[in-house]
Amino acid sequence: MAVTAIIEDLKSLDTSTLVDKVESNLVQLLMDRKLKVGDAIPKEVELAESLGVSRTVIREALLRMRMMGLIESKKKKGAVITSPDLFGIMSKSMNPHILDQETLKDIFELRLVLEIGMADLLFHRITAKDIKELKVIVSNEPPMAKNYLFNIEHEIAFHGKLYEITGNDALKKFQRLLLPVFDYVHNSGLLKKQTGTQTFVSHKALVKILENGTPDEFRTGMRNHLQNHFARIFAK
Amino acid sequence: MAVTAIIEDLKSLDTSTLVDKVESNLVQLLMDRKLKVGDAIPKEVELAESLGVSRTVIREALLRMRMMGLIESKKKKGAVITSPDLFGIMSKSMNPHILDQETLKDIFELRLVLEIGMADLLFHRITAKDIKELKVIVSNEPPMAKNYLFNIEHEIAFHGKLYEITGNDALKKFQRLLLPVFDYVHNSGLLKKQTGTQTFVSHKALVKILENGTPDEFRTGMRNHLQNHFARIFAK
DNA sequence: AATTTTATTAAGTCATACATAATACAAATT
DNA sequence: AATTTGTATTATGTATGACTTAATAAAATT
Repeated sequence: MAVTAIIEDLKSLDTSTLVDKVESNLVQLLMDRKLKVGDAIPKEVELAESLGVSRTVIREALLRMRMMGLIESKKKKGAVITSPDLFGIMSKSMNPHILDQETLKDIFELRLVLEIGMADLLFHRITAKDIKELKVIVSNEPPMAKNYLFNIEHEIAFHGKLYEITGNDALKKFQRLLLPVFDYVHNSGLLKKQTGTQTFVSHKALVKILENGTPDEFRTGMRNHLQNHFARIFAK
Repeated sequence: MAVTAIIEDLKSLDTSTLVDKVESNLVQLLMDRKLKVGDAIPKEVELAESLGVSRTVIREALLRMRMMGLIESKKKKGAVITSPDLFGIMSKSMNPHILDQETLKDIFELRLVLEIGMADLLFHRITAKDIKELKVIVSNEPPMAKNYLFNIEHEIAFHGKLYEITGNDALKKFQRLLLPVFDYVHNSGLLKKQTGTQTFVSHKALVKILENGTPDEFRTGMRNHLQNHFARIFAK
């Protein structure tokens, strides 16, 4: 056996810490037992005994699971299974000041991708009431809304409403997460400054498409509406 | 003051635990000091002393930060700042067997949104080499690939390559996360069964669009390609 | 100079004790 | 009898000190 191979073997042996093992054991256990939301899990001391480790380790493993949203622990009551909130977890580290530039740019792009791609969901789920609300939103916008910076509130109101219409909760939460990062990137020096400030397809036009148009038209319209952002992304 | 108001006031007092405070203190500290990736943070005992809490609390706070990907701790060296991997965190709880049905469906939809919305990124970043690779991938596909189930590998190869072409790392990671869930939902009873198995726009056609077409054409094509999935979503 | 051994350091693990908060149940008040 | 109040219990939260382990640095050996 070659030396490198031996080294590889050793490396793959077990680099994981005790807590790692306990954690995956516990997760596995919950899944095996098909525990449902609300079900209680054994107490810390019981787990410590049955797994033969200290309560410290158990607590650390449980803490991780708590962070992942798998469990929720209350004094006296112990811990109960919960349904993890995927994006709630993410929100903890979704901090523009902490993320690196590449990720920040990626997230900027991600928003554009989502808003163009959500067309079909919008058309399938939009109601007359939604359209009415959208019209109210755009009617409150100042005319000639050329400068993004001065209209953040309107941007948020309009685009946020779109996410709401999709009826996709994960998407909504994702947006709320991405929003601050998007704004941060927009206002930071990470992207080239906008050259022109022409407006393209307006919010009003998008509403019109939603009312009378097709998903394809909406995608094209939204792509156009976001042109300034795309220009900044693709500027070299 | 009404009784209910008093109660509300009391509730908002401070339900956060000691670890919560220490955690936010630490995160704030890192941001204030503008620490960069690779910089070391004080040792556990030092932190415990300077904040006037036990090492237990410090460890728990640090553990959380480690889970969020903010720091990485090594024996002897202490902990160093790292750039958080947004989706790495999520992956822990991205388990189809644990997530609730609504979230699962939402994620199913999310994939469709992404793949339609990513058109512009694709067109801007695709290279001749990429197109060549895509052609290889589709040439390996069996003709008349009508049944999704028998062609998962090809689906993954093709669509995975698309994500790669976007050059958006966050998007790529997100996809890798969503993929198992998507498959799970597809094969589960969560959605109505497909009625027809007609194929619409094929992989081959999509490649052609990527080579000679426009983003708009690609979006329309991809929407059509995913028609079977959409049909299942919208089936009542 | 290069390698091996040793010492040191900081995180990982353990055990124990006490604090705190939520619950259940008994007791007291009306 | 019904509701409130007090009390005991219980499980998590916090604190402390000791020990283990692994990575690094320093010293010793070749």
